[in-house]
Amino acid sequence: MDDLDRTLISLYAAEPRVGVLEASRRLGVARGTVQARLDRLVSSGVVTGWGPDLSPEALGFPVTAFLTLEISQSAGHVAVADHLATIPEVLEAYTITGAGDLWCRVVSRSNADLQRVIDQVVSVDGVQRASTVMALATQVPYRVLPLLEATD
Amino acid sequence: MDDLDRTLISLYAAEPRVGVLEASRRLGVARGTVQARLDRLVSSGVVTGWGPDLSPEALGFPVTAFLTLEISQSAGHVAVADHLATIPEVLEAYTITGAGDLWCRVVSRSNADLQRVIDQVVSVDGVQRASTVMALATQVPYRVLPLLEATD
DNA sequence: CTCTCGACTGGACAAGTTGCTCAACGTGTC
DNA sequence: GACACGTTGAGCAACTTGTCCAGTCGAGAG
Repeated sequence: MDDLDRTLISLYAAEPRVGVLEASRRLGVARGTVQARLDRLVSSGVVTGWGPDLSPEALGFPVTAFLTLEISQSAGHVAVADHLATIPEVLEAYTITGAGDLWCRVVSRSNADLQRVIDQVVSVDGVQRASTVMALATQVPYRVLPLLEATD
Repeated sequence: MDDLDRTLISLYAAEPRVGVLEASRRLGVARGTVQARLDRLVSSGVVTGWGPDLSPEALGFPVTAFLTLEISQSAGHVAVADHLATIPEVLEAYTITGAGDLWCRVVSRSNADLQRVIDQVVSVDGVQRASTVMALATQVPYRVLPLLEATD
């Protein structure tokens, strides 16, 4: 990761659909260099994809909630997570330290619909209890770019 | 959102760098149709961007933690969030219901480095207390695609 | 029933871009 | 000095993009 890599990523973050040739013009380097850097960023795992970013809100799921689950000792975390993965409204899940055992982000169509989603999560084998916290407003939307500046 | 939109998004999610012409061939529709659908998906807000997805891990920030903050009544949530936004390691933040007032996701270079990040967060004016939960392992990586199937 | 509208098709065109290859040039390492 | 490595700038055929247009089709309005 040098300055060129950082500038390149920033450029693509700002204008994702620029081509390699256009990027090389903007950065003042040869086209082959941009191509090589891009390839390297992808194969080194820094850039994991170029997929379209979807808005759950625009898809009709405006409610976000965070669930902290307690898992019964007999059930494996992985087995529970595999079941959670089959629920579309579960957007991500992590095992965690502290009071709970598993943390997950869910979305729903409405406050009322959230009940249905929570019921689905709680009905997963091994889930003993769920404590729910609702997200009210987004203060800092998900971002990674500032980390670039902190990279050396 | 009809079947064509869903298929189109799935295609781009699977192979983000396919061109419009190639996409139209795969879906068996005219090029103009793909172009029009894509434009509509973007302007309707379903697709919010095409940016490169960066891995905090690969950038040197392998540790993820979730902080629940209590904010003093005199401080506005928004003012606190504005300060949080200046800390690169704060990847997202929401106001929430329940015991805490603000929830945020942070990353750090190591367990030891997490202390530095937490100190930075707690030193923000108005933050009274932070309770920290560390993410141990990713069970379900962030995803939105399954929601597509649940869309009608 | 007929008209109109919007969405889709398939074709065309010039201009631009991609993937690929090549020889040549610095720079830092052994 | 010799070597590897990343970079440069150039060239080429094949392909894609943006932008037109005329024609088709189905749904809803009158």
